[in-house]
Amino acid sequence: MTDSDGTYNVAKVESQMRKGFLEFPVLLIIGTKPTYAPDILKQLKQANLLVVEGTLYPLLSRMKRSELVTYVWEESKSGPPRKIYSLTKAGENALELIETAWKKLDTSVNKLIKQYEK
Amino acid sequence: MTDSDGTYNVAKVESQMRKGFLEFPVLLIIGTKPTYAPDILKQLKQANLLVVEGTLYPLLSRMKRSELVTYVWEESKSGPPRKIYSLTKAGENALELIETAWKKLDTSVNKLIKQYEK
DNA sequence: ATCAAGTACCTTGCATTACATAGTACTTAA
DNA sequence: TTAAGTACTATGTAATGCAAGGTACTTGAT
Repeated sequence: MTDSDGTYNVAKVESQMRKGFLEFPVLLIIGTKPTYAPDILKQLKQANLLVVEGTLYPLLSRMKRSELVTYVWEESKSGPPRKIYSLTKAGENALELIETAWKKLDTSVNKLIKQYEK
Repeated sequence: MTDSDGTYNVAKVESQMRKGFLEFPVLLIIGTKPTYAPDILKQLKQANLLVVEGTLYPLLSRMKRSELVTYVWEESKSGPPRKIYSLTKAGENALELIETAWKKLDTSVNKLIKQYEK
């Protein structure tokens, strides 16, 4: 969702909204409370968004690379250390934009549904 | 959204919902009233879903191939003939499934948004 | 000590999708 | 007959979701 220079491209947000949509709920989850991959998977599952490791880890890497999120290592008592992800300032801004795009999309689609049901 | 044998794969619906999302509004538009590509583009634009020819035509071809839609040729008074698309029975069934998946997704995402905003 | 099981993170290759771009073909009007 | 408008099609690229397989750390049972 970012250009090669790292800037956030607003025009791409709506395009992506119709394609890779997953970034949005992941940003929401991380934004609500910093956490690590397996917990994000759990929360997505609770939200009926079934995602697998092979999808989430590359997504987190991409978001780290484009500086929407960052992480700190945290020791665990039941296994290897964890990467605790949190939103950057840029991530918060991006989330605002995506949320706006989502609401617009939501309204538009629900309008089309009503038309269809008539 | 269909398997190689042409059957509709329910499991894939939710996956696609997070990826190629566009099929849904296009099915809604065609389902509301049979029409042709340039008009579909107009309706999508009115619904704030900016799509270009290069996206829509291949999508229509895919949906024709998987028998969600069909078309009849219709003469035009202002140019070449038009392919008027309409839903098949399978298309109507698929649309029901997709609509259900959409409503579920809609609810889930809006719940995540509320969590984030707290 | 050693080994199995659980946990956490990462990588590769594939199918699918959206898009930009360019092209073909029909119709009408200058 | 030529140009402009309309409608449909084809090709190549980047991005995404996913299956599958792999590495590495920790704990607990043998």
